[in-house]
Amino acid sequence: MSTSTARSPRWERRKESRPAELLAAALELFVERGYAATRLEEVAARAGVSKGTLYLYFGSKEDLFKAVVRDTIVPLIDKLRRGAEQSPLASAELLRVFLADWWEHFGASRLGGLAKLIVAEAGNFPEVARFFHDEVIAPHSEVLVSIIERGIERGEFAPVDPRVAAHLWIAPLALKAIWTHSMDALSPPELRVAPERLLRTHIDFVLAALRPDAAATGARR
Amino acid sequence: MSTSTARSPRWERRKESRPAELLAAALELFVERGYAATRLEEVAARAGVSKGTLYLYFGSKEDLFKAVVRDTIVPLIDKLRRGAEQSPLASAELLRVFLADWWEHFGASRLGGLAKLIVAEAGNFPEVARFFHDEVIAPHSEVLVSIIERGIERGEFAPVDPRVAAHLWIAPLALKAIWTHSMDALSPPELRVAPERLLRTHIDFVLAALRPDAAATGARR
Amino acid sequence: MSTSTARSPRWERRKESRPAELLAAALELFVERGYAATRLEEVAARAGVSKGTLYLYFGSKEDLFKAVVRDTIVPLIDKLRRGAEQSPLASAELLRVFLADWWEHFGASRLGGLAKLIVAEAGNFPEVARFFHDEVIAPHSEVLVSIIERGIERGEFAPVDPRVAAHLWIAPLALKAIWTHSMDALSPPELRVAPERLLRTHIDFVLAALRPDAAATGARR
Amino acid sequence: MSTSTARSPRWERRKESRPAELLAAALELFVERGYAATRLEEVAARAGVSKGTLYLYFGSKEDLFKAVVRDTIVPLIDKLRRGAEQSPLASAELLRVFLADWWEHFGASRLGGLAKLIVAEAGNFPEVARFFHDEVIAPHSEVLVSIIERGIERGEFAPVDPRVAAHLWIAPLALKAIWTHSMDALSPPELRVAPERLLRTHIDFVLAALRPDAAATGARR
DNA sequence: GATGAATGAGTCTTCATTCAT
DNA sequence: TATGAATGAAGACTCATTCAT
Repeated sequence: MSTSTARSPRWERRKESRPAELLAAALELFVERGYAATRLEEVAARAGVSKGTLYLYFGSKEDLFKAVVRDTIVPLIDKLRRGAEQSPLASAELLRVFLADWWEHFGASRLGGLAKLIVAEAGNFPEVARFFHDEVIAPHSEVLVSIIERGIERGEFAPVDPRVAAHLWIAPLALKAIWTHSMDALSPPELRVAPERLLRTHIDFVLAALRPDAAATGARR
Repeated sequence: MSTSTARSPRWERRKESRPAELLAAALELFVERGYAATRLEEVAARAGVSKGTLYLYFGSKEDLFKAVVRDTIVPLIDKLRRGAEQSPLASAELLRVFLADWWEHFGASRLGGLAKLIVAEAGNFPEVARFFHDEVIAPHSEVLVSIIERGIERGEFAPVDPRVAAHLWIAPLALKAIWTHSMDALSPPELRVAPERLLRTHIDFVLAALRPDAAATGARR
Repeated sequence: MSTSTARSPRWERRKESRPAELLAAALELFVERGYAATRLEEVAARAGVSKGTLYLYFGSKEDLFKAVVRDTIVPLIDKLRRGAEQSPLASAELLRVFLADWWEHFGASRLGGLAKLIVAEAGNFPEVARFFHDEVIAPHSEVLVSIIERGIERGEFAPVDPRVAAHLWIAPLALKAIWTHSMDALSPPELRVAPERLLRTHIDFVLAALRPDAAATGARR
Repeated sequence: MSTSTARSPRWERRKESRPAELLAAALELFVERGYAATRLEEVAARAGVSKGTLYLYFGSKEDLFKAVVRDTIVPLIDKLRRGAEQSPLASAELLRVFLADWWEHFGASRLGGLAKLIVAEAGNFPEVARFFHDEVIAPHSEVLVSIIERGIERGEFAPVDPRVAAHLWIAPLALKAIWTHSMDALSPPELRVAPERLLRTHIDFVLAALRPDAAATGARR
């Protein structure tokens, strides 16, 4: 009843961090359970607030979902833009760096979980899937394609179809990233292929396949 | 009292075909929307029956889901068992056939949709995911590993780590299969990489990477 | 396909007995589980026919319920009418016989279960309850009241209020009958009061209470 | 935009009183209609809340049912424990008080309805019936038996079988209590036996039957 | 007549969303 | 702002009833 100004703070957290905490909790749960099976009450609880508070920051479950996607993707887009543009490196080295970076920033990050989530919900949320496609997949693909094209133009790479090759080069990493958030939990850890090893071997194969003297004739355009 | 003696019957008795029709409808919807977002009434409607009829054949939504998984997987398992065992072919040819077969029977079939579904629901249905893992993924992986091992032993392939290579060789096809049932709907058809082309190029790369004289030194074991 | 007249009978039971078998099965289940919790499919199964057949004989679940009540009650009504009318016996003896008969024909029969059923469903089926009241309870009460009145008139019984006494004299037997079909299943048999003993003791008490010289002053009218 | 600033609130926050209101509504309806025929929406409506609110306080229909039973019984158990222990009264007086109290606190209270309900649902909810048996019936029976035993030991009562007598002494009141909640609604009020009169007469009869000089020889043990 | 496959109205239950406090 | 009690639309599931065979 006292209106004393010296009462101890009832809420510890700073309100500015609320949305971020909610988004983090929501990302975890959406990835773990899928969109429909995630209950907002649980998101709120994991973020340490009440159900009603969530609605102060996000208008609906769908809003929250989209915010999670945007929030997770956007910084990665920025990272992408800055990386690997005009580089003095040899194309082979550029490609090696691209794949290693991709794994570090995307595969090994929470983006793998997000990818699984979006793949699963693409039918129910086409706009979200399109956003992901336009903002993440397409730009990545373009960078990769342009590296391959540059290498071919300079005679550093064998003449392959860049778009096909781009899919082939990224697929093992992308699948591994998705897998980590679903099926991998079912294999005992000692049987799983270690990502670093997969990455290293994959890069070697890719560069071997692209060597200008490689005889992979069917891949020539 | 009757206004017509030739009215069409309100329904037909088709005990034999009902389960298959329901399973087909359910597979479509589960793949399209995911487990939670699929309404049983809609499954029934798509199969041309009423809600109650579905319950004559499947005890619950979860039962239906598991039946769909089992029903889709089992014939493929049989197909798998029969394929690619003791073959007189050269290992390179064997591998080429394996990948082409895999795409034909698995990637291009409804299994792609099922894989997406299971990847998405692994967290909610660990038993189903395990079933898929044990009955589909593991056997496939073993066959592929054994082909690679055979090739290495005979000196037909370069000495790579077979389990790592197996992941690398199957990933582009698996991801394409999953993709077909989610993100692909978002790209205009003319921009999508045609599966046949992807397959052909991929096989060429794989065989190039495995050539005993290939210089992919990092992949040696 | 052959229309031979010598084929073995597909249905063993005679159709005339079907309704009785259905009623018997229904009585058992209604008593055991109550009206709502009894499924018609189970009634049919217990009677050895299919669900559809039940509807050849009874138009609805409610119809079946009412038929069960009527069918169980009616023969007892007839028995009642014939019993204990003009008898040369002493009133005490008449009362003793009435109570013993009541227990034998009503309490110890399936009527106890029916009573429990009707008591339970009186709110949902007032017509059924009224039927039971008018055809069973009221006539019994009247007979009992008339015996008591006769005894009082002849100076064989102390002057009690016959309607109150009738309730008191029948209640222990009626409750025991109801109890047998519900709570009794929960006590170990050796702890239950044996009905015969209860009956004997009760009759003794009743007759003692009615002895003209009894000093139960409060019961005088 | 607002057409009025004084519209009444759509609902109130009454966390404290909700459960009790819901239990009261549920007791009424369960007694009136039985377990299965009671719809939760109607319980909620009678308590002045919506269907969903009920689930904030009770996890399921069965939970609600058990809570109703527990809630109705528990205070009566406490009342029972306090009553009729070591009393300086003569045994006849003790018994008179016990029966009068029983009627006042149990027969005339909502316990009559509960007893009907439990008798009806004993087959479907054996645990509930056992709870009722152990917590209500058995303790009452014991108190009554012990009063009768005390009376016999002191020579105040004729030597009867206490367990049989206990059933006989309580049955008319118990049946009247059950009846009040089912069949009684069918008799015109002027024909029903008034409970007070029944009680008074019954007590007189009981005490007469127990008088040491009573000649109810058959009841001797 | 007999069967049991098919139907769909009726209920329980969940959970996103609102709003009094 | 923050809370969490209250709401009610939506969906799984049951079972009395119908009707093609």
